[in-house]
Amino acid sequence: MASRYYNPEQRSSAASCASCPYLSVCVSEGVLDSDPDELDVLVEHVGPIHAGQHIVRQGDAFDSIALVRVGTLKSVCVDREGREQTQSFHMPGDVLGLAAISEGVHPCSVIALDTVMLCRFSFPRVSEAALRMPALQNKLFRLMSRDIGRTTGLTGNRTADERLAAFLLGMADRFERLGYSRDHWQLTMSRMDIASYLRLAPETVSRLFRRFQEEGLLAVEGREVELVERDRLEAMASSAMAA
Amino acid sequence: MASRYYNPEQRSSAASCASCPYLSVCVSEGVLDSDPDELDVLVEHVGPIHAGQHIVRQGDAFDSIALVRVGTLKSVCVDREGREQTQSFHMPGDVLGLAAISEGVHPCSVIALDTVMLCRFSFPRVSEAALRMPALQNKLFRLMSRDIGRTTGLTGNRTADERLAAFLLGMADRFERLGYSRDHWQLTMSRMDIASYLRLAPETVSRLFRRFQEEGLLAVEGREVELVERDRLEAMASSAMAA
DNA sequence: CGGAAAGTTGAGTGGGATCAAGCCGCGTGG
DNA sequence: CCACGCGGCTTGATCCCACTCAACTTTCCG
Repeated sequence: MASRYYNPEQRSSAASCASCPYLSVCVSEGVLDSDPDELDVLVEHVGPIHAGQHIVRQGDAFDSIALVRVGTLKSVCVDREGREQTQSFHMPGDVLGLAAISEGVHPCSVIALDTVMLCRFSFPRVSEAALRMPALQNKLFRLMSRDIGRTTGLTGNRTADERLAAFLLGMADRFERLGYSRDHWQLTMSRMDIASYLRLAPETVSRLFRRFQEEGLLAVEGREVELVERDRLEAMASSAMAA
Repeated sequence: MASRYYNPEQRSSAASCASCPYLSVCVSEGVLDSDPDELDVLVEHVGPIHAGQHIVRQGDAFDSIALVRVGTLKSVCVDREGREQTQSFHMPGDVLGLAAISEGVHPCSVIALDTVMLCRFSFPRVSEAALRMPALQNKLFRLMSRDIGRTTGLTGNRTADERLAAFLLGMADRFERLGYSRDHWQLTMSRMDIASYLRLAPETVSRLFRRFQEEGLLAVEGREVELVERDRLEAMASSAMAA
């Protein structure tokens, strides 16, 4: 189809030679102004973790947060009846585990969707460091605040069309922000994951992809997606939200 | 019906003679150990605010968070098409505005449902104080973390029955935690608010209340609700969530 | 090559939305 | 005082979107 789009296979080979992990979060915020070495002792590099492996399991005791360096993940909760429910998808730059702080227990399992590299930070140490580094405290506040309201995929969208359109546009934004092609990329999650996230039946998601393609909105082939008529998708998705 | 249940009318008269507002948040956490006077300069008492009045409007610049002392409120977002969507309900002890930190702009309007008293805290000052008061920082982290995942009323519940049952049980828990009767209280929000929150049509909510009553689960009369068969409601609501 | 999981497609159904009408409580003004 | 209007709430009739069930194809991995 096109040239440089997000592709898990290609990308994961480049993962190993990446630069220092917490830079992307902290440098831009000026955190390192205060003491560059201070964060070094906090960070623990984790990975590579392969598709399907758990980072945390629902109910695990909370002790650390983690920054996604490369790869994508999903958060999954199971309710009492054992039904699985995808809560969110995570991409490089996202921070995992913030929802676990209040209870001290992880409310969701987090599972890698492709090959993943993380930086883990002991939370007690990070919060202690934040007392001395106002910019870090501020960063944490903003990260947590951002996650409020982001949790589910149907903030205001009601119909299946609206939800899928909003989901695709959210993915597009995230890829663009990461420096990849905005309108042409590869999904890392299965149709079932998407369905679970959007609270639709897998069959419905499948039908929607076909119909969007028939209507000229998308070009889809397996997990490869190209947004053809972005504006019409935006018109469908009423609310701003995303993945 | 019964004796001491949450009743907006009675309660609001007692509001004026209440004790110092931030104590409920801070004392129990040991924050005041460090310096009791420090928080005094931060807090600004607001209210009484009457039903229907706005605390903040969607799009307002963010500068402060607020602790609900008395009364109940709702957060409402409007999407591009102008459809209103109730995001959450707030009760005494809840903290408002945390979702606005990341963008610096309030994503929702907050509207009083009955007579409300607040304590407002300048956020720049609070976060600055948090640098010197570890317990306060911790409290803020936990408050924000708690709001992640709490945002919408259908975390895992799918059918209308499940959602309403979960909503009612959530309300029950909150009333109980505030020291009111757990199973007998007065709703402060309209049927339309509930419908919007649960993403159901108002007609559906109305029918559900009637059916729950017919089945002996509830006793409803206007906004007065009594949970008759709590266990059966719990069996209906699969996921833990609430209001 | 074979088995399993993921994905697609079709047919039928039902839950909740929509449309429409009427009721009730309340404030307003004549 | 009653008439009126309005908004919240209820109830009924109908419709349609998305779920379910079922069969089949494709892909993935051994």
